Amino acid sequence: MEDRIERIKKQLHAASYKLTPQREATVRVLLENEEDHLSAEDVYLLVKEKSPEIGLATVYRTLELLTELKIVDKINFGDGVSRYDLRQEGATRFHHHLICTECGAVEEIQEDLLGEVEKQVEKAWNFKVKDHRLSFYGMCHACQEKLVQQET
Amino acid sequence: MEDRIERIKKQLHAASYKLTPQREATVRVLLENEEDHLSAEDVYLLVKEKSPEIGLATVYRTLELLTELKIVDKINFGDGVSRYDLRQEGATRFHHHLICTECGAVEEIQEDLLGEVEKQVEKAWNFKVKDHRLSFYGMCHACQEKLVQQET
DNA sequence: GTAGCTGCAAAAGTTTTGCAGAACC
DNA sequence: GGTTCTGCAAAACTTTTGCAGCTAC
Repeated sequence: MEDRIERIKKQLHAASYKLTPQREATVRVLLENEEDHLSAEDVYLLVKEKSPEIGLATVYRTLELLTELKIVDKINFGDGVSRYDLRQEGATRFHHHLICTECGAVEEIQEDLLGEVEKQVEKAWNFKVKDHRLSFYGMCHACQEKLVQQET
Repeated sequence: MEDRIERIKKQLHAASYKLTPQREATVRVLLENEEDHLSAEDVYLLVKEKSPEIGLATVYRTLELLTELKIVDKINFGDGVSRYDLRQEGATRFHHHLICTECGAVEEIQEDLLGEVEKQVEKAWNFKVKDHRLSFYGMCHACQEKLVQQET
């Protein structure tokens, strides 16, 4: 935890930004909720619990900054709000999501599934791939089970 | 063109909706601009050229309806607006995008690149895949060329 | 006549911006 | 002192909703 903060601090400094208390509080919330996909509002409310004086605009500005530095990824599940996700340490590629259209659960996949596909795209379309986003929509294991039970 | 309208009309009827003049005008704009990724506002302005009396809310309602019937896909490139894309005739899966981060160009890939990957996901995560979204970010051929020229 | 659809205007919700003041070298 | 950053409030945008009226069988 502390070492990850330290590393993020260095990344900010390298780009001539400071890790202010507000920014640190925001980053801590992201680290503590790494499993979730928080919206700006979510982050704001969580940061407020520990730093009640923070403003929503600051959270937005911080998240924008972190996105720019590729410390977080800004993602969109189509529900009208942007969500923010910490990148895995050292990850150069975006991770993937399994989104259950029944219950709304979102599972993350860190494995890189697209190595081969990327090569194919680079070759066939002459496109230099730098990043990718992949989401699968369907039914998670739990909802499949539920369905089977209903049918009996 | 006319036959595609006709088919969409049938799809609407099958779900007990009508192809009203406003809806038809909206669908025509989508067909005429199939290459682009129009936002609701874009569609509205284009529809207005031929049907000036149409309201923005109607366009939104029509696009929502078409999305629900899977005639169009609602997509998001992270620029704050939703965009709408006609599905290929008979396509059951979402197509893919190559997004150039230099010039903003968006190219479509209709090929299904993910057959194998999907099987892998279904097996390893016990997740029944129904649809997927894949976008690659990077540099298009034209921008790569431009870069090479600058360097010389 | 009733059910579905539309246009307008207002509302809702998210995100950005302007600005004066605070913090930090 | 100058630069960066913050909090507040207002503004800007996109999208949704309420409602009265229209359309089409």
